[in-house]
Amino acid sequence: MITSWHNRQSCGDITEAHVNQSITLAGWVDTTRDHGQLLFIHLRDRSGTMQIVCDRNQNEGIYNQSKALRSEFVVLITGTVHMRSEHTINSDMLSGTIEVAATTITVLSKAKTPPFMVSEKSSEKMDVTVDEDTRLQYRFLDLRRSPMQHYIIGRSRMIRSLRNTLDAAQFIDIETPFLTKSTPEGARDYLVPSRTHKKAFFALPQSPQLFKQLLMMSGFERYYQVVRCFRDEDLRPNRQPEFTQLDIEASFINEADIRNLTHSLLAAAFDSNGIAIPNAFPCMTFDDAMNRYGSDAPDTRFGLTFTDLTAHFTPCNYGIFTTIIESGGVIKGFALPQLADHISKNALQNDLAKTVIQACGGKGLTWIKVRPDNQFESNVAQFFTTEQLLASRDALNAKPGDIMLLVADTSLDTVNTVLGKLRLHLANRFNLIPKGVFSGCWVIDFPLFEETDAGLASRHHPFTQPAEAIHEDMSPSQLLAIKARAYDIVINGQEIGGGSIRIHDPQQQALIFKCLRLSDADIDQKFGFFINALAYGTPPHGGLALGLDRLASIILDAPSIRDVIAFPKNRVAFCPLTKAPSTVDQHQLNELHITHIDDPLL
RNA sequence: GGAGGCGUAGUUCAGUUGGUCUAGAACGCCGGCCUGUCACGCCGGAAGUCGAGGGUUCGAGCCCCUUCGUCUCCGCCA
Repeated sequence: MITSWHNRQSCGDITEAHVNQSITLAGWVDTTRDHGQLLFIHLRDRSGTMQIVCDRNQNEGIYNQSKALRSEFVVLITGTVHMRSEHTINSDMLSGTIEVAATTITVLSKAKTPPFMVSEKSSEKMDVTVDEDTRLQYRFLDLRRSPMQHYIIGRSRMIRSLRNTLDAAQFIDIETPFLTKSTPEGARDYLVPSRTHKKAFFALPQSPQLFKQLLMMSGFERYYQVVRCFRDEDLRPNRQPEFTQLDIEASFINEADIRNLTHSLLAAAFDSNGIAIPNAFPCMTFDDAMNRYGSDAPDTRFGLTFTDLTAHFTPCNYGIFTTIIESGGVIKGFALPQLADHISKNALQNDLAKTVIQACGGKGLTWIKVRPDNQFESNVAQFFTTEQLLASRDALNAKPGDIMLLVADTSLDTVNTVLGKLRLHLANRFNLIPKGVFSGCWVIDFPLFEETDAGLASRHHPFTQPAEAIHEDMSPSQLLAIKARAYDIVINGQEIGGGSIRIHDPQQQALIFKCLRLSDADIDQKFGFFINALAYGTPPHGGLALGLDRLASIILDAPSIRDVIAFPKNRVAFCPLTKAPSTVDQHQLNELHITHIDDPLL
């Protein structure tokens, strides 16, 4: 048996320049087409596909051998490269002008019939998508498909470009522990029981936050790591329980330095897959993002930004507005351009104003169609004066054919978030989001704290430096008004990274913990090692982490972040391939001093 | 944790008011024929615990209950 593949060439490298040469190819049988006396094979490897011809008149033995080939067999083929005759050229194939007349075929591996077709002709041309759980169960076959190879290889290229950029800027790649200490803030930890320390647990890191700050204290000045992070929370289409971050920290820097570095990284990442991005992304304050887009991750690929109309309706004859204004509420809205003739009164009244707005978290929606000649059409137009309608129209910059959509509520936050969800809903529904566009922005001036059921909490994390002075005796509402030296980078409405300038002064750090109502005992138990380290000479420092799964899915235009992860978990954080997580042997539990509680009520 | 959708052949799906359903189609698979295909074509064939369990009924793929799996949205995600 001939198994000499050391001189093999790749399908994608064979061109018309190889005509009349004898070559050796190795790969998977993509398809075969048997014409009786003539059989075609599409041979696929990582680089592409090549048509192999087995002609009974030329080589009867090869033809007979080829009849036994089946999809996904692994074969070694030698043959001679030929030009195809003019009428047999396949313009859909990169190698469509040439083909290889086989002289030997060696089957290196047979294959069972796959549960779904690996060949490209399956999914793309037949418009059939296989259930994702089946794809994940047979991920090794799914990854053989050319779109998936494109995603995984593109991700590799992207990460290499990021590493090259950081290496060139003297950043040092340092690994940090996966088995580490559970920190109570933030997401739920994945826990790992310790065998050697009874009743004690490691936690998998939600991010290497404290370690990268410790590395700054150690004097490495510039650190990076492509690192897996773990959060035990419910999944979303763009969320995985384990995900990859480009984690960065540097000393003696400020926000502008971080933004410049990040931008050069993003430029390199997009460029690695052939996309040019603008020279810089604009900054938007958190307040602006909420007031104009209703989200802290504004999708800036399209307009529909909000304007406050409260003043225009003070006073008015519309009871709902009057009540809301009198209790200190606001009325805001935006103009939906040129859809007045495409959305019926019925759709506005029953679908948008009832169903959709409720799904967005709102109580109601006021719609006013703008007609030519200063005419307005609405179920509530009669409550407003012409002056009010004209002023609203001008404030929203609405044109004839537009629909003005207004939301009123006693809470500004509610109005903003409801409008924000409505904005995204309408943009998706009416295809208002341009394709192939990458629009990014920095969101800055975040609040340092936020209010939760359990009281005040850090919005970013408790190591974030306040942008202004904090005093111990400040009230919660005063503290909520304090801004943080934190920043997020948002692309196409997805938060793909964020970071902050950190606290390097132990006193300030202690003050933050105090504001968060952490007891000294709590602080010592949870962060004692870190507080201790802060006191030994900490340089001013800050950093950022980029979500590489999201970034790759944006750059590669993948339908889901799961498509740019080789072996992702499904929606319920289960791996259909390995069947993880799974139960373990009793003796393993015994070693770990773990007992199951069967009764869920216990 | 809450709400909703889906579960029928290897895959993607159809299956009407509960009664020719002895459950179909397409692709795939198996066999046969075919010398220029590339979604090859033609002929034939195999392939199903209708997710599971229970109930209603003379009769259940279809209705009801339970349960499992999965997807979507919300909560959650410093």
